[in-house]
Amino acid sequence: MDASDLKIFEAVARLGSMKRAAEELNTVQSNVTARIKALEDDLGLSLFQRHARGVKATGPGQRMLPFAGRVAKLLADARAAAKDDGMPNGPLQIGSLETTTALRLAPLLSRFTLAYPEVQLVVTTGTTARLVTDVLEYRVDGAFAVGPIEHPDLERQVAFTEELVLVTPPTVTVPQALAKSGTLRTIVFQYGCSYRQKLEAILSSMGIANAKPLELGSLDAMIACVSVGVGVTLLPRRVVAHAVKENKVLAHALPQIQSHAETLFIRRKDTYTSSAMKAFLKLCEAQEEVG
Amino acid sequence: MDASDLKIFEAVARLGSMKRAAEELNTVQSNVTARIKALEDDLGLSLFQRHARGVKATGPGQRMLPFAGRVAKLLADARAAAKDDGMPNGPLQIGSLETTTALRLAPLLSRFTLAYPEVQLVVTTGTTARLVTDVLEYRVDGAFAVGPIEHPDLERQVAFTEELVLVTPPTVTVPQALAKSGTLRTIVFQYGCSYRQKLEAILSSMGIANAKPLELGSLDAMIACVSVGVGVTLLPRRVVAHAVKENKVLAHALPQIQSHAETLFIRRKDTYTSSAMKAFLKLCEAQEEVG
DNA sequence: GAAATTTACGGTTTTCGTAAAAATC
DNA sequence: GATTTTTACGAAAACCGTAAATTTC
Repeated sequence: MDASDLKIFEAVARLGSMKRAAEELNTVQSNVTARIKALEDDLGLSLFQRHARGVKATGPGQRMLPFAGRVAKLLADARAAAKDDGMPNGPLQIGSLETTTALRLAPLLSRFTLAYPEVQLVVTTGTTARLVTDVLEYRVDGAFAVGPIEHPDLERQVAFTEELVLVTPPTVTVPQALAKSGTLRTIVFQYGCSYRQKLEAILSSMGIANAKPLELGSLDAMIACVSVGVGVTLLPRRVVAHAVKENKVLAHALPQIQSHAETLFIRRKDTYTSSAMKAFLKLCEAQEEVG
Repeated sequence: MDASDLKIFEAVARLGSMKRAAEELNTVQSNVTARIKALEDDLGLSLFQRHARGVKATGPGQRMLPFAGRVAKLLADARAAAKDDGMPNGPLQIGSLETTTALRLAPLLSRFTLAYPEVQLVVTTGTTARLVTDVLEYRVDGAFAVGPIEHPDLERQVAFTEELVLVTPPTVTVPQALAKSGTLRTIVFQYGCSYRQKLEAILSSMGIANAKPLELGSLDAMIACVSVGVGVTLLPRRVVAHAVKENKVLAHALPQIQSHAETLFIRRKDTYTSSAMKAFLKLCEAQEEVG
């Protein structure tokens, strides 16, 4: 059994199909079949149940699956450690929330890329739920997400603190007026977004429970929708500051307990901390003191 | 870079020689050279400095070395996890002290092997210092060793508690007489044995500091040497009980603080716990209550 | 010159990709 | 009959072992 075997195995298990795994791995299916078969022969047990629509991991396959990502990450870490002479360099994969990226990351990234040009920084965005699994399953080295996040394998540090405000159309001058509105919608990112749950809790505490969510994929679209009266949303004050100034929307302050949101930077505890990551963490700390 | 590359790399780094690594790996040196060279080309840096007497790991090589064992262990764990259906089976590597093996392990092992015939149990003996590194570097799944052992990566549990006694020739009826003896020797296992340090501390507290150590490799030899008057040693009471009964040696009780020794079972925190290991731990707990 | 590493090279094994066959719904 | 996996097979690449060359003390 080798690391490349596990890589193929992981793709097949994740995609549930040898054909699609072959596409993702840039090879042909006969190859995938052969490698899986060889792996099964080596282990002396079957890893997949074959049906007409694809394959499904058996018990042994499911038990082996968590190791695939770890082996791949460990090999990548070995390479990184060898190349890491103390000067930050090499790849660094960071995940972030859309709002955090828009609001806080730009100055951090510009300073980082300027200071450490040898680091190939890649930032991907997603919801908190998605980012947490990305970190846990070694797809990114670390991520910004909104707490509370509790997991025994994760290390947390507060990166930024935000004041969340209730964002309404300019016609809604007092938030209490929302209770009377007939067709109120909550405008949120897709499922897994942590602001969505907060917003629902806040509205519920205001006696509003009938709001239907509208899922949008970009901040600008969300603000635009609020502006024309489609519904309300919950966002950091600084994100909507510009739209408020132009009278497109209104921002309503919330009680401290509801408005306080901490953006955490999370990492797996058991991974190698490269010089690039160390430098990034240091810059984050400095940033927190400023912002 | 692949797991097999790291395996070869690890052997070369550890042995400091491609020739000897080739012997250990059951291959020829040209092969080792080629694989190392390919690995260096792949990484784009040199892993070894070549001299006439062998090779030495460069900075990058030293940084990569710790990953080699981890990758190998993780692959072995992946295989074990796949084969582990809840019934204990497969290989289980346990390290143990010579004294613990003689004194406590026999009943534990006989019960374990009887209950779980599918487990291929391998017990190796060594000093505490050696066993700790064996566990840390993934050469054994767990080990019995004498505390105190503090390490952030290790999980400890008390397996047995022993009463240590000062073992002297039958002619020495009171331990205080030792101080007058001219050529006293301490009879100990090789360097790294935890009893050795205890014995030196005890003698020192008795005002004896000039004792020279004699290193022996077996318990029987140690007891025989004490019996004929070569020196003194420190061992669990139960180990020497038989020799005491035959008047070959005398066992002198020590103050509780000096005599109390805990045998710990240590494991790495970050490793997969197989069903076989779970069963072994359970039996250890049961054993502790008995003994 | 002795001990070790490196290079050269033929044979073997493994892996890859095309193409055809078999299985399942 | 359409989708997916499996098998067959020739080409390419990687790997292994023998033997000779090179380096370094």
